[in-house]
Amino acid sequence: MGPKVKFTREQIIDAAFEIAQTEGIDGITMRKIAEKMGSSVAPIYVNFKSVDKLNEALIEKVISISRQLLMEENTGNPFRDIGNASLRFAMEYSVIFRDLVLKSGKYMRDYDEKIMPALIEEMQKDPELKGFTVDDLKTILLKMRIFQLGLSMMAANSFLPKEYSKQDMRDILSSTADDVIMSAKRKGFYNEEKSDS
Amino acid sequence: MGPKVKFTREQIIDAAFEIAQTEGIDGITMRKIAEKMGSSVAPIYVNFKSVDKLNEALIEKVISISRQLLMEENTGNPFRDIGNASLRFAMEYSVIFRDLVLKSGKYMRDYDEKIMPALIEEMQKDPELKGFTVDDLKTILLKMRIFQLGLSMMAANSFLPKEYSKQDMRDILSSTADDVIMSAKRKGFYNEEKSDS
DNA sequence: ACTCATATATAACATGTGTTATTTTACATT
DNA sequence: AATGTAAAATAACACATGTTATATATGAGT
Repeated sequence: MGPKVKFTREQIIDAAFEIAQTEGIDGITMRKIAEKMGSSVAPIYVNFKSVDKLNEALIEKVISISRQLLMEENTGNPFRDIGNASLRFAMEYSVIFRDLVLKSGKYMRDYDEKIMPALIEEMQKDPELKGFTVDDLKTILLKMRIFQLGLSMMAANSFLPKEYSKQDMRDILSSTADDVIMSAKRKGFYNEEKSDS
Repeated sequence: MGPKVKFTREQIIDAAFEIAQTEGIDGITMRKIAEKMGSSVAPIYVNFKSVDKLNEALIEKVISISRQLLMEENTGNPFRDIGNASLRFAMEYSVIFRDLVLKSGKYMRDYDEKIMPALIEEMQKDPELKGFTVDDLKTILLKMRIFQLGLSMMAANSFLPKEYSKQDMRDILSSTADDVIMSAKRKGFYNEEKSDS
């Protein structure tokens, strides 16, 4: 064998992640990664065939972080947890979040489509959402995913009012969830009344 | 004087706009613009001191287009019109919209802060929004701006369900506006009842 | 101690970019 | 028609980047 490995695949991804966090995904270059590690570019090319492959690996890491945040957010109310976890991710890794929405659109789309059915199932177990049809739940979920993305983008781009705190964001997310669910319930009640008469 | 001007400032901006529409704002280069016009880079530097100045001019054009779309959307309900105009812009110029939200965050922030008071004033005239306090209106407007941004980002990145049409987008925007306003009214009524008792 | 596989370093190449210096061209003024 | 001004073309420079070819260093197995 040869000499000891001084720069592992993980270290490289971590260095790339740090750069992406401050300068955006486009800010990543082979030389910057090398500089951050105190190496040359050679170890990077041993671990990754090209900068594109490296970016793929980076996105996998980001996805895994977001999944971990979701695990940590378990308050017993799965529907709300997803929104809060996504929001937390957007706030803590704002630069990467922005780029992720843009660059890896295809990846996120697939990811979304995969977890949608599981989400609907979780929602069906939720006492707060008792009595809704699956179509109702789909509409509610879509509305909340839209709102959550908008809120995250605003947070990531500092579009929100200056004095807006993290708690304010959680509050407005929760409040809008209330609005959507409450309105859906009222519409449901109206429909029941109509079908009863 | 010298020879006739063959490439005007406007033509340059238009060429840059076309490139931005297909390749994003980062896809703009001096040479690409020149190629698209069938010229060299020289005329560009006559009109713009640097690529940054050119980008500023491009953003001005984008803003003016978005303003024009807002003019066209006049249905007599100003609160709804803004959302629909923004949505239409996001759909028709999706690539540029995405980049605009990211790149010119500061510009948009200023723009937003400028029109906010005018928007609140318009909302106060809206019969649908009778009886709300200014704080209520601010919350409603913020919620709708968040939802509108989320919906626009989803549209621009094709995150929405495949079969989703433009009309579906307008509908869900309108429906969520209903939700938010209806909930705010109910909260208001509860408060009035409480203060009456 | 020697050898050799291999991790790392160094340096170069190719390409794309903004920018500028220089040259060429067109046309209004004289 | 001659001339000078300004527009446009050309070409070069400086720099950053991905990638690769070559050189060096290190440590395990003999």
